[in-house]
Amino acid sequence: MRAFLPQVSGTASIYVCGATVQGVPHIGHVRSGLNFDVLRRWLGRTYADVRLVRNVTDIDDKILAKAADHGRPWWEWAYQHEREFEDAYTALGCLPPSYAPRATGHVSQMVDLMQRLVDRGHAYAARGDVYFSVTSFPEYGALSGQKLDDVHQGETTGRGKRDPRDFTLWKAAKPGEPSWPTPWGPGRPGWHLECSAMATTYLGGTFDIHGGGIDLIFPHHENEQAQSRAAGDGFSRYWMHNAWVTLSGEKMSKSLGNTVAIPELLKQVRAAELRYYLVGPHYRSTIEFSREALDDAVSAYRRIESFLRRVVERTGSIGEEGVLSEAFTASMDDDMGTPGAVAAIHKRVREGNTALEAADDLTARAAAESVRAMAGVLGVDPLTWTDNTTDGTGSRQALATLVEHVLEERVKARQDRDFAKADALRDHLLLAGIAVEDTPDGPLWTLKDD
RNA sequence: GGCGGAGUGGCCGAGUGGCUUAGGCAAGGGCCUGCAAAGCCCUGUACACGGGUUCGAUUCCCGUCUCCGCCUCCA
Repeated sequence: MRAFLPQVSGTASIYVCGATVQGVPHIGHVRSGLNFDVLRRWLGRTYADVRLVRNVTDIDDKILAKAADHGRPWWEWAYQHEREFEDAYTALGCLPPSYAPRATGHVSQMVDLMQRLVDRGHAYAARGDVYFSVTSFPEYGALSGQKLDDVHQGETTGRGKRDPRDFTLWKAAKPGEPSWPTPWGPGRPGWHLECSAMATTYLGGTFDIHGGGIDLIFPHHENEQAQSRAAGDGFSRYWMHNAWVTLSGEKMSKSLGNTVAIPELLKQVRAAELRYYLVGPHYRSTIEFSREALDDAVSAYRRIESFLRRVVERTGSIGEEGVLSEAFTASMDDDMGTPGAVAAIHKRVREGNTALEAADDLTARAAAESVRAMAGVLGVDPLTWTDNTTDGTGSRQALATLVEHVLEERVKARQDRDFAKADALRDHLLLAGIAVEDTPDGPLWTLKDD
């Protein structure tokens, strides 16, 4: 860990390994997207120009295999899942990346990169495949701490590999598979090559931060770095790797079949609540997914939400440009310490609630503005997410009219001290999933599960 | 075999050589409320185990145990 000093002052450039679009997005995928979305938001408060590139790997063995299994064209399969990933990221409040390049759109840049490597003696073609020669690059292994001699050698004996540890830049065309022409024959990109080509295309030969899941350190990131540096680029100056979401102690992954898909989960909790759950723990800590922990996060999020709603109800709408507390800033600047940042938000919530209790509206409003600003950095400002009571059109509006009518009746009943009737009305609303709270400023209602 | 991470109070989850046992959830007591909810105040139980360094260690060092990840596709 070391201080972040961007290459070009006032800017920050980030490349994140995105998804291989072969299936439905699960919590783990989305965690990575959220981590780097928070990073981008946070850096955006300091640097005027923050560029985030998150790629799409839209060609690989699994995509071809799965598409074939389903009798669908590979490009259609990839595109469908790309959309699903996009939808998941968007639903969870990820700002759109500056660029979301697809591997298949950058073959010419990959060919250029390979050509440079071949010219410099770091890569060679063999029967249509192109390999990177790891022994030609002394730095190889530096990023992951692997020693070349201790690395398990893959079973890919490689038809033309000079050294079994050499990795594939380009795969020769096989019958029935898509291919692109190159000076070494037709074929398709290897995984590592894509990322190097796309990162440097959009961010330049040297850029600031490269991110991805911790599993990518070796071999993926090691290989990316080796390719790019061997070709003469500076490549990434900092690396950030996020940890897992696990289920029953095991890494969540498609191959283990223990995934929790985002579309399913969003039927159970609101997107903002899921985001709060995933963004609260430190990005380098494993999250052991559990319903109980998620429910706790929902409660915690609602504490923030209800504070803000109370302030709005009492004093009118509040801005989102409040002051960030020192504790918040210090935590975020320390390796993106979101846990401390969340604690700082809750501290302000408590202060704000206390002020509200004392009818100190000015202090309460200032606290609320701070809370909005800080929560906004994490992308969990409840007031930027669709409000679940007041706004809306159509059925929502109709519901509001009905509920408010009942509440008026209940207010009358309470004034007449007819509490039996008042309670009956409240119970009736609760039955319909509408919770009512009495406050000094009148009743508030919420849809329990939205 | 090589590389890396983790074991904290009922639960989730931070962190630090002592002065602040983060924060949330849950529990108990109180205030408030017609009641409830929300909110506020107070309370308790921690740092896997065994050594060592130190005036003092949960935090540093050594060892042990357990769990997880990477080295093959993977966020």
